[in-house]
Amino acid sequence: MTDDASSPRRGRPPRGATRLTRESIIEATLEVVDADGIDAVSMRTVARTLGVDAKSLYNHVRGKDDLLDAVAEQLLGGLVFPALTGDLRGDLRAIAYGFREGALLHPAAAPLVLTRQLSSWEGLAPVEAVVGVLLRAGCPPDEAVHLLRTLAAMLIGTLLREVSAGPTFGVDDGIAARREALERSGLPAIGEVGAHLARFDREVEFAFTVDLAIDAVAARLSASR
Amino acid sequence: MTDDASSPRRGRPPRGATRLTRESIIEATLEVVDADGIDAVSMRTVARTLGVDAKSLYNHVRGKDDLLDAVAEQLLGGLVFPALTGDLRGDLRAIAYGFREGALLHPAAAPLVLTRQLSSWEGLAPVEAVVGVLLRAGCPPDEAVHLLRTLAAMLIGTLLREVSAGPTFGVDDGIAARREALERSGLPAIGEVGAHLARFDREVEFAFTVDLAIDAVAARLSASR
DNA sequence: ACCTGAACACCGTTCAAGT
DNA sequence: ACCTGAACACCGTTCAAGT
Repeated sequence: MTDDASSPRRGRPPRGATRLTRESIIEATLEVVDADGIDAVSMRTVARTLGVDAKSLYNHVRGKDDLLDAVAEQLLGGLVFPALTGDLRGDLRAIAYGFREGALLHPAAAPLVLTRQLSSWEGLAPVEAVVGVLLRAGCPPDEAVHLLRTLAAMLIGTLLREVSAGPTFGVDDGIAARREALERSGLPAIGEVGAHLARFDREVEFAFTVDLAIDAVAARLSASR
Repeated sequence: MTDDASSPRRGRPPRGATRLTRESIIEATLEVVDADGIDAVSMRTVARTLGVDAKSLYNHVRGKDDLLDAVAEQLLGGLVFPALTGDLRGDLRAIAYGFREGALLHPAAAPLVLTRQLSSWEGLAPVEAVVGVLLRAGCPPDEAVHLLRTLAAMLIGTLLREVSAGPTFGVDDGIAARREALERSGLPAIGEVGAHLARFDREVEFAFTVDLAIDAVAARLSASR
């Protein structure tokens, strides 16, 4: 009941793929993440989807940590930012939405992009885009860096919640129940807003946060001018 | 060369502590996190610091995930928010700094508080505080919830970076080297701000982000009134 | 009620072979 | 140059005992 003698399990990968490669390993890791989440990633599961022994991966990757960094870098590198128009608000909005779109391409993998600190070149592209827009709008360099960091924190915080928000997305029944629980909490302010706290629309929340952030940046720039 | 016969390793915990308890387990977990980081937490390491077998923990905790949730909840429960004065800006600032202070009490454990979504009662206290301030300032309920979520995202994003920022804190040599690398990156905007991008002062960055956020909230409230 | 021995199905990683 | 067998020191968790 074990492998048939004609099974192609020895010596060569059974997947039609050409050869074991850093790229193919990253791709396989992304497959595992998409299918079963980040926690399901192990050297063994990744190797299994490639039809290879786990130890073979070490010929192309320094270890599991390096592999996860590589996945994050690849996703970051895939981000596309639209051409800038010179309009501060429009350009910042385009960058934010471009970042979100890229991060949500593989929602389960998003925490990798959002929380790993990569010392690589890839991470600089979004930074360059944002700082470029701010400088062109007349922002002094030190304030541009502060604004960049605040914008990044907002974007990361918002997207992290978006990809890991578990409940609040169930059936309408869940919303009603959640609302009731909140209103029964005994906390007065929460009771007053329970109806709104029980719902969560990803697009609406993202739009609100981006609008607020851009308003804040614009206000700062016109103040410092 | 194994345990001496008089070793108190059998039957009773060698630590002076009274008894194995959910609280003592949480405390021991926090010890492990503080000493060696979140990744060092395992049922075995936690049990070891208590002088107990790992399997004993299952009498008080549903599993590792439940244990980490419990740690996050305990830290959340320990947050102290100053009495509210009725001044929107002052009160929001006090809540933000109270949250930060609590989160940084155990910096290595902060990601637990910031990223785990707890369905527990503990998480509602900060929510109640923020929403209460907003409502008292005349904010309509739906906008109060949106503002709450945006503020939370900013706070979480900022604190997450603060606790996981690895480099940029080394010797001054590191700053100079980093600055040169950034200016050599070939990206024009980054080149212009490299000197500022190479430095990172936690207090200054936090203050900047909180100020910006509060300005933005105040602007929204006066607009919607 | 609480603790442990034995056991299971996993991990990441190294190193000396093999081709 | 690249892959694997054997091996090591780990994991989380269950369950049937023991007190």
